[in-house]
Amino acid sequence: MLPQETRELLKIPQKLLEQLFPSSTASIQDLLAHKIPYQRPSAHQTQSSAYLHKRAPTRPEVDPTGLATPPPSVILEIIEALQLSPEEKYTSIACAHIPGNHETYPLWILSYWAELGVLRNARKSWDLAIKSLETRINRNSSDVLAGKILDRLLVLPWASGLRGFDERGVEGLVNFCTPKAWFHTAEVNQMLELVDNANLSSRGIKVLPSDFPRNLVQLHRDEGLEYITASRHRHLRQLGEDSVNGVVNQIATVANVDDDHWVALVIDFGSKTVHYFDSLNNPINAELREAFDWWIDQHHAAQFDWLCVPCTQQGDSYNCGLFAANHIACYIDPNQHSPMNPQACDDERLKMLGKILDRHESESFQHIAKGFTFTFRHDIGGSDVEIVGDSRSAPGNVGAISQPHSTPPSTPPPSPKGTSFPSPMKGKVKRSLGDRAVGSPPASPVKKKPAKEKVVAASRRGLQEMTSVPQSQRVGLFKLLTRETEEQKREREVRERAEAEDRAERRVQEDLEKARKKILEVDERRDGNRERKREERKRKYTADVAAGIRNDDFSLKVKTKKRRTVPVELRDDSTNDNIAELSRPARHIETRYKEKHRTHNSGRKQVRERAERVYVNWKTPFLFKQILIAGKKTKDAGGLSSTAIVKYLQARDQETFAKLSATTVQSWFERGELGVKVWKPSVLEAAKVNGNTPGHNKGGRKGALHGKLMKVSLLTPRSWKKSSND
DNA sequence: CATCATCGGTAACCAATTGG
DNA sequence: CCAATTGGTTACCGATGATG
Repeated sequence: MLPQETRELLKIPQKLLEQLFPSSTASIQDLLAHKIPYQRPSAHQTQSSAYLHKRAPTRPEVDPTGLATPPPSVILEIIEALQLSPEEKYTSIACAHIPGNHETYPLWILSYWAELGVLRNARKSWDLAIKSLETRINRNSSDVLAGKILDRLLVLPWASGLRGFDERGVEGLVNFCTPKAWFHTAEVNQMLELVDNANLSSRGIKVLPSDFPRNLVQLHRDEGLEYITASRHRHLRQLGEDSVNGVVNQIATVANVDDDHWVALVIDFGSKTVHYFDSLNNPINAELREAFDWWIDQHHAAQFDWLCVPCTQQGDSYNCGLFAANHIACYIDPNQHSPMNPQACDDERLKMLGKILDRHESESFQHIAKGFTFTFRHDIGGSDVEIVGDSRSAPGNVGAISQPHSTPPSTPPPSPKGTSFPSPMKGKVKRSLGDRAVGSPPASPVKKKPAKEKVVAASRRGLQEMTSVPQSQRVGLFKLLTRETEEQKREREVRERAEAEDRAERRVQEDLEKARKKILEVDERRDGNRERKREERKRKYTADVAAGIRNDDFSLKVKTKKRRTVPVELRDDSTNDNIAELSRPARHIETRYKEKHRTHNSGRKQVRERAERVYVNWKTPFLFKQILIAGKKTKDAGGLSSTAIVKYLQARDQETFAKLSATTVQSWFERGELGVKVWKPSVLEAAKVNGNTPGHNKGGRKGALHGKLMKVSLLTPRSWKKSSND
């Protein structure tokens, strides 16, 4: 932590703030016109010691916009040096990057330089975008499309959120008007949001952001072990169940392949097909296919077919995101959308941008991108990172570099906010000095919350983006991070491989030893338990004989009349959390099918409601997968254990597995090699083939009382039988 | 682990309903 | 009355779960 006086010195004077930084309500045109200092590509002196001084500044009054800045890497280095030695009490800064400049300046110049990273990036990317539009117009003065877009863009506030989109700021529009810019996650999701509308959800179509396939691939890489238990996958599990129950018929999404290509996918649950659209016509990506098949397999018994759909092909290497979004749009809403013209991609990008602006300007969208927070607050004096705004989302990322979002699919829409978006800059300027300038941020409830995701402050991010240069081009301390020679590398690899083999060998031996021990231990325990139980039983029976419950040969005396009464139970049908009912979707599916294909309005009228099921169909894929995993997690030297499986499952999900009995699980086992208990192949087969539609062609419920809403069970069957024998 | 009672899905048949 | 359609009931036997 820097001493208080140094932090005071790092604060940019209040009166200069408004002059040095554009207001966030300033238009993009104003941003481009805003004066910022020249940045020297290299520095005369790169050691931080040449910059930091302990004497008073020789030029306390200075206009920093006229003073060239050092390269970002040098700025970062100075900041680090300052933070590493707080006891030094530096008071001024020199411009050692400018040859012949021997003046020293106030320390706050460093803060200003740090902030400039963000501003420079924003200006650079907008400058490119606007210039390319102007070039189009200059080349063809009748280019109405580009002209209109340019007019609309220039007046937009440069640092505000977009209405009608989640987590997007105006800066995200840059890529649409910069030809040849590759579309990132955020832009692709934004295009998908444009396609989505209320009409689609009523047709059972879900348009999901690219996070959906990304999550699936990640989950599949992790072997899906956490899928059924972790609450963070709740949405995904619900989606899977919805697809089984017919609430969701189609899922459309766009997936990233190999980090450099976008493809579109539509899962059609009706025809059990996955439609795959690739604008480069590559074969279906194997990892993506495995991940999707895996997820579908979690919920559906049948295997889905994959179909490469012939679609418009791109003639370039950077428009795949645009094509993928267009394929989705044309597939699910062909009346609203038409295929793109691959010969006029630049126009198509602008048209897309126009649609986004339409939505932003439309009255019907009230809320502003929720995660959008823009701040200039830097972090030289305080901690390394700070949390900005909503801890769940990253702040707006100025410039052409965007980070992937991590919104879970089917997140509920953000609550509407007022249309007046507070200017972050204005807010900063108006608030107290301590808030604005260097030093630890003021105590706020936001800071105290445990942050899921920490976000590097804007200034540092801006600098880091610019310092990600190849090693050969690095300057200053970065040069010291030299690479090992080829020879050293080979030696290291040989050494590491030998060590790894050693470790593997040792591990195999240890595992074997452990397994032997475990078997002995289990055997011993089992024998002990058996003996203990026998003695316990003997004690109990002896006591029973003394109490007159048993005969001398330990056999049970005939029980006196002992009726157990069970209260009459009225079934409450208002909620549908009956796991037994949920585990048998076949009836639901049949009803929906009949509703859809009804040709006559005839037939016997239904008089009573169908009774809800009582027994759970454990072989429905969703439940049976969990049981299999529980088996994997709990098995020991003796193989599977029914009680351990039930305990494991109930500990994790009491509600769902409350009715699972160890006896039932037991009946799914058979003795394999060496008497180890394993799953019966027939059970695995049945779960796989008939998971959602169990049954056989031989049965039916009996009895006139069956299905009555009021369940009458005053006596247990056994006690009834006994009492009737008496 | 064995036993027992009860539930569940479909075929097959009958009943009920509508429309021609 | 017939055709088309759908609900209701029961046989059959495997699945489920309680009990001892």
